Amino acid sequence: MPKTIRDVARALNLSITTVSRALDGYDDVAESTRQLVLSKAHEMGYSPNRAARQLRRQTSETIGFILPATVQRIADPFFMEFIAGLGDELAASRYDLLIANATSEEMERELYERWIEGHKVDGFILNLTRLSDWRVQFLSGLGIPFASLERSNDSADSPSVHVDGMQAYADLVNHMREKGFHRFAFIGGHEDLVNHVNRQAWFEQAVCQAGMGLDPAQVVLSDLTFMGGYDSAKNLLSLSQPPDAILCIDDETALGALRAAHEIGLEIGTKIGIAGFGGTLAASHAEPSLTTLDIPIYEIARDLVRLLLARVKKATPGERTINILPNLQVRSSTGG
Amino acid sequence: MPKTIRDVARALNLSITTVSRALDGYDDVAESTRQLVLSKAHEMGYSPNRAARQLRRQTSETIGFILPATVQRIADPFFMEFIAGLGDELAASRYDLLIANATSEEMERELYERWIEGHKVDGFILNLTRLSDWRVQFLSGLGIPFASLERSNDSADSPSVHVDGMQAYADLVNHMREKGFHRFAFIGGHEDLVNHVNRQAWFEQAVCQAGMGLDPAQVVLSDLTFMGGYDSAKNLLSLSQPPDAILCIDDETALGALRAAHEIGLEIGTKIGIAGFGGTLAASHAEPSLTTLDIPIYEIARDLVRLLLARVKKATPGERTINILPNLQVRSSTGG
DNA sequence: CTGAAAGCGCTTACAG
DNA sequence: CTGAAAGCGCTTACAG
Repeated sequence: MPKTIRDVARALNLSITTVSRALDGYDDVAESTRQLVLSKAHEMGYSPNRAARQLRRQTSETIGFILPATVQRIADPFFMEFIAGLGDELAASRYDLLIANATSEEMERELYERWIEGHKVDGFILNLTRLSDWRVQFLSGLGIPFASLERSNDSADSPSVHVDGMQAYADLVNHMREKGFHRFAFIGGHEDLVNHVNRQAWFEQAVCQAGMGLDPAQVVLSDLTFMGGYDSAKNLLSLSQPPDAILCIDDETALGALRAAHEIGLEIGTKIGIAGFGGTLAASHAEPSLTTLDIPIYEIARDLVRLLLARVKKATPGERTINILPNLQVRSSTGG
Repeated sequence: MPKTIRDVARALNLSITTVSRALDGYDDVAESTRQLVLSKAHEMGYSPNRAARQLRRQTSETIGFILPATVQRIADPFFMEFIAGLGDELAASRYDLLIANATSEEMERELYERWIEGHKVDGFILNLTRLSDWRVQFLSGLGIPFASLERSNDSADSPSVHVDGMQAYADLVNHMREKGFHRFAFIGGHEDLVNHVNRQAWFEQAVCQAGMGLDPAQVVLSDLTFMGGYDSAKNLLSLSQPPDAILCIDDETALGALRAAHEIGLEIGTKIGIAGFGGTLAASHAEPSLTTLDIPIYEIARDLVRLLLARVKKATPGERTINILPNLQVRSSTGG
C-alpha cells in the first residue's frame, strides 16, 4: 500500500495541512518543521497521489503530443529522439507525457478535443507546424498553452523553438561551390510546412548570394519520403539542363535522391553533389555518406518542454523563442 | 468548464448514483433510464473526470512503457511503429500510454518503482526481453501485470507475444541455398536477449536441416547496430574460410554487413548473400535492397496491449501467448 | 430500480 | 506558524 499524506502527518504528530505545505515549499512553515517533514516523507517513501492532487488542483501535470496525421508514421527518424527529449525534460519536472498518433485528421481533432475536454493535459507540444495551422488556431482560441517547433502565422504569442538555417545554408552552398558544383536544385516538402518555406528561402538566398542563378524549374515539391526524393531527383536529372547539386528538405528525401543519381550512373560527390537536412544516423550510414545540416532534435525537444512548462505554470503569455543553428556535416556526397 | 456527472444528473432529475451506474453499464438500471442518461450525456459532451475516477477506483487506466536503457536510443527503427500500435490499441479502450526512456539501468529501475509506487500505471509493456530479466522478476514479485514481447525464463504466467521464425528461417536458408550460397554465418546480438537466442537457434537448425555444416567461428555476437554489423562482417569476411552467406539478427546489423561487403568489393547477391530481420523501410531502401524476414510491429504492439488489458481488467492470471510468423521478403542482397 | 451518503488523497482558504 | 474543515468529481456499499 502506498503511503498517504496522512501517514506522514501521523508519524510526526502534525496535521496534514502542515505536511502538505512543507512539502510544497510554502514559506509559512517553520524551517525546522519543514526539514522534519521532508526527511520523514523521504524515509517513508511517500509521494503524493497524482489523481488526488490533480482532482484538487484541477490540473493534470501531463503534457500531450499528438503526431500529426499528415506524417508518414513509419518513416520518421526523428521521432524517437524527439520523444526521448520530451520525456526526459518532463520527467525532471515530474510531468507526464501523453502520446497518440493520429491516423486521420478527423481523429487528430478528436484527440485534441478529448484531451482538452477531459482535462487530460495541461498543454501541448506541436511539431510539423504549418503556416496556416488549425491546431494553432484551435488551441489559441481555447487558451490552451502549447509550444511549437517552428511558428505558425496563426500563433499570436506562443513559445516556440525555431531552427535558423540561414548561415548553415550559406556554408553548405559555399562548400559545394568550392567543390565545383554550380547548378543548384532544391527538393522541398509541402508548401505550407514552415520547415519547407524556411529551408527553401535559405537555399535560394544562399544560391543568389553566392552569385549563381536560380532556375524556378529546379525548385520542386516532394513529400519528405525516400520515394518522394527518388522521384523528384529522377525528374530533375532528366531535365535538358539538369542540376549538378541537389539540396533536400530532409535526409530521407536526400537518400532517395542519392539512389536516383546512383541509378542514373552519375558519380556522386564529383559529377553531382547531394545534401540533406537533419543529421540522422541513416545519413552517415549511406553509401556514399550524406552531407547534411545537423540539428539537435533531443535538445530541441527539451527546449520545447522548458518553454511550455514555463507557460503552463506561470500562465504568463510572454512570447519566447529559442533559436537553433544547424551544423554543416560535410561528407562524401558533396565530395567532402 | 467541463461537465460533471452532477450536471447530467440535474438535467435529468436523477441522482448521480443512477447516472454513474447507467454510464458504467450496470444491469440494475432501467433500460429506459439508461437510454435517457446515455443520450443526455452524449448531448452534453460529458465524459467522466479521469482524476476523480482514478482516485476513487484506485486505478490509473494508464499503461506504461519504459524503453530499456540497453537499447541504442537513436537507432531503433521499430520504435515509432511500436508506440503507434500501443497507443492506438490503448486509446480504443480509453487507456492512456505513459512513456519514458531510461538512459541508465539505475534510472530504469527508478522509473518502474516510481510509476508503481505512485499508482501511475496499471501495467507495463516490456520489449527486448532477456532470458534472465530483472524487470520480469521485479514485476512478478510485486504482482504487477505486464505483457512482454518474447518470454523471459523468469515469467511464471505473464502473457506475451512470441515471434516464431523457425519456418521463416528455413525458407530463407533454402532460398539462399538455391541461389548457390553454402557457407552460412550468423551475426547475433547480446547472448541473453531472447530474440538473439531464438534467431540463432532457428538459423542453426535451418542450416543443419538443409544438410550443411556449421562452423562455430561463423556465429558471432554483436550489438544490434549498423557499426556492430559492419565490424562483425569485416571480421567474418577476413577469416581464412569466409562465409558466402551472412544472416543477421536485425536489419540494422545487416545494413552494416552490407556496407562491409561492399567495401571489400564483394559482389552482393552473387558472391555473397546478406539478409536481415525485421522488415524495416531502411532494408527496402538499401542499395542493393536487403532481403529480410518481415514482422508486423504495429500489430504485435496491439496484440501486447490486448493481452495486457485482458489481464489488468479481469485479473485472471491465465497465461496467454500469441504467435507471430515472420514473412520472407526476398530482395537483391540474396540474389532475389 | 433509485437515491443519500461516505470516502478516495489531496490542496487551500480560513481561523487562531 | 499550525490545524480543522471543505471540497475537487467520481464510485459503490447500503438502504429502501
